[in-house]
Amino acid sequence: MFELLQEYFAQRTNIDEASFEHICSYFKPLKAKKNEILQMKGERSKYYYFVNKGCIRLFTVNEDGEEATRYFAFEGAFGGSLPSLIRQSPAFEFVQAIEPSELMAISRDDFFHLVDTVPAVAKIYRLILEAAFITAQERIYGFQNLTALEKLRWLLNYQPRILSRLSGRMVASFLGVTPYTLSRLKAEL
Amino acid sequence: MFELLQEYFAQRTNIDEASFEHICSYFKPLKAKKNEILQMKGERSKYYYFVNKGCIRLFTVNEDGEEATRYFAFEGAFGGSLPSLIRQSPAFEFVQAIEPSELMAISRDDFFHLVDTVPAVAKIYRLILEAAFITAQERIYGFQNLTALEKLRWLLNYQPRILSRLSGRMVASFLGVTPYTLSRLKAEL
DNA sequence: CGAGGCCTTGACCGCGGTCAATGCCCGTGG
DNA sequence: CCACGGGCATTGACCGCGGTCAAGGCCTCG
Repeated sequence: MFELLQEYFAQRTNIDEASFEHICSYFKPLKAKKNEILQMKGERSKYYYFVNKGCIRLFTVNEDGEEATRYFAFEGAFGGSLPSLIRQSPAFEFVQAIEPSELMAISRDDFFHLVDTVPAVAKIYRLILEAAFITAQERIYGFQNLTALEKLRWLLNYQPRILSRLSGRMVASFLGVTPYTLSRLKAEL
Repeated sequence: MFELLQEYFAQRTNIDEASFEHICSYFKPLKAKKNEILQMKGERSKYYYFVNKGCIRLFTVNEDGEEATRYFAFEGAFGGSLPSLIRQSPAFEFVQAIEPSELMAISRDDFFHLVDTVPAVAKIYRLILEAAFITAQERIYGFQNLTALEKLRWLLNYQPRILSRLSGRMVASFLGVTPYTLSRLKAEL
């Protein structure tokens, strides 16, 4: 149950057994069906999720109904609407399971309580923020002034798993191109 | 000299006088000319900057010589290549003063030393990371699937100061459009 | 006063979006 | 077990947004 989470902490901190079990007591297991929405846009985000199995994505929908995906969390990663969790403001994005998934949920308040009281969690949170920021920053540079083909090549270099594992629709909404264009480009790779 | 920095800390923490003076002792004043490069792409970033006067920007240059700007820091804000500072890796971006500027520089090692030893700085660092991440995330969503005109309107809402204060070239490289297109769009606002 | 940078505007064109048609895969129910 | 239907990938035809290139005017600074 907690193996992946333990690995996650072990690789990033030197946490003792007791602290880790204390942390685990705050997480609740949760199964999500394919396409199940865990968090609506506009709602205040209540939970942060750790993925044991499957995949969740963060995306928004604009007024024309187009989806824009920002992030996929696979096994062994945290996922959730961090901006909403941080600011306790209405989320600007949806959280959705895009495969049948097994998740561990921790409430917003419990998470930040742990951040404030358990040094190992404070460190994890700092690492999460640093990595999230760096990823976002790479993506801004990676997409600015790039053609659709160049973005596809970028994805092939930086996050090939997204290409190989997920549907074209998902990839397209991540790259910011239409599925039509993506299909053509994959042909000429 | 340290008024703006003091304000910065006072608004975000309840720091005592002694700690603040301790912090100040690590910052060195620095004047930068217009267009002066403070940090080259490819170099390991050594300093984090606080802007007392003027403006600095973070940008990269792709193989075709096109500039893509990610961030502008005005008076009262920190600026620097955070990813390089965090990872101690070669920077993927330039840091440049785009106005005659007065800066306070703190070395990478001193900064993280303060983060690890002074709780108020640890808190500031966490706030900086949270804000940087949220800004980056808003920008990803703000730009994905938007036309050039919509991006310009977005800038007008979220960061009007960039539009009013900086040259068209700077705005264009921030929005990821050509100065030509920007000029046309401003006409039809 | 001259030079260089920047903004603007016009003409042209190519990338990628839109729409429609087709085929494939797979889950569901008769 | 097969028939049907819905979702997704692919492909073709069309076109509009925004990039490119060239020219002209203005402002700043040496």
